[in-house]
Amino acid sequence: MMVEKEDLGLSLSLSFPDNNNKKNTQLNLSPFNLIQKTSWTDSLFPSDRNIETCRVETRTFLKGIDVNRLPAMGDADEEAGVSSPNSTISSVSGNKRTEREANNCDQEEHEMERGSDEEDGETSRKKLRLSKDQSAILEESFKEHNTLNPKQKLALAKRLGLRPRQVEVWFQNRRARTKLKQTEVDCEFLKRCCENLTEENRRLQKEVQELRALKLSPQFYMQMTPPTTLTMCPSCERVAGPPSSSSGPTSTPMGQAQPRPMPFNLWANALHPRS
DNA sequence: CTATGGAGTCCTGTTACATCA
DNA sequence: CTTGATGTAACAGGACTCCAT
Repeated sequence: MMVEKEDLGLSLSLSFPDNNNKKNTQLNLSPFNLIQKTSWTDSLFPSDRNIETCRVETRTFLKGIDVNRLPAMGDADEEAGVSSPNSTISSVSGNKRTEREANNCDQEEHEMERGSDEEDGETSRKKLRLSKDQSAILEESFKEHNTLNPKQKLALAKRLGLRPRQVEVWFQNRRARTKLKQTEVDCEFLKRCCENLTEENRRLQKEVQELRALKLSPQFYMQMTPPTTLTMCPSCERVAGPPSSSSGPTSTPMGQAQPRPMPFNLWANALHPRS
C-alpha cells in the first residue's frame, strides 16, 4: 500500500519539459519538470501521429478480440472497460455515470471473485484495494513510462487481472500524486530561494547604507575597501579582481552627475586599466 | 479545403471507501 | 468499539487531439 509513497521518483530539475505531451500544455508552466515525460513514447512512437496510429490500431484490434475478458467474469460490459468511460455509446457526459455504474456492478462481481465478502449489489461503489503484487507491478510499469498506450494498458490489465479502466485510473491517480509531490518539492525549493534572496537583499541594503554613510565622510573615503559583495563591474558586468590602490575616480559613467566620484571607481578601474 | 461530431485520453478536483492509530 | 486522519480507487467534467464524414 505504501509502495507508491516510498518511491515517487521525484527529482528537482531545472530543465524544461520536452513537452511531447500534446495535451494540457498549461501544466508545463512550472519552471520545473513536474512530471517526468519519459522517453518511451519517443522511442516507441517518435511522433504523436504514431501514437494516434497505435490507438487506432488498438481500436481495430479490440473490435475483433475480446481482450478485456477477465477470467471467469461476466462480460456484459466488457467493452465498457476497454477504454475511457466516455467511450461507450456516446461521449455525452450524461452517459458517463450510467456506464460507470455498470462498471461498478462489474467490479463487485470481480470483488466477489477475489474473495471479497461484500455482497450488496447496490449502486454504491465498492473500492477495490489493489494487492501488493498488483501495486508493485503497476509501480514498476509507471517507472518505465508514466502514460500507457492502449495496448500497454490492455496487456497490463490482463496481467494484473484488472479491468483496463482500473489500470487507466491507477495511472491517472499516480500521475496526480507525482505531480502533487513534485509541486510540494518545488514549493519548498522556491521558498528557500525566496529566503535566500530576502537575505541577500537585506545584506545589499545594508551595504548601500554603509556606502552612503562613507560617501558623506571624506576622511574614510580614501581608505575605503570595496564592499565584499559588490564584485561586479557595473558598466561591463565583469567580475572585478582585487582593487587597485590608486586610481583617479574619473571614468565611471555613474560618477558623472555626482558631486563626488563614486566609490565604485576604486575597484572598477582595476577592470579597465587605462593605458 | 473546411466544419463537425465521435472517440479516446488527459488533467484536476471531488467523493467514497479502507485502514490505522 | 468509536472516531478522526490519511491514503487511494473511482468518478465527474472540461479540454484537447485525431480522424472520418
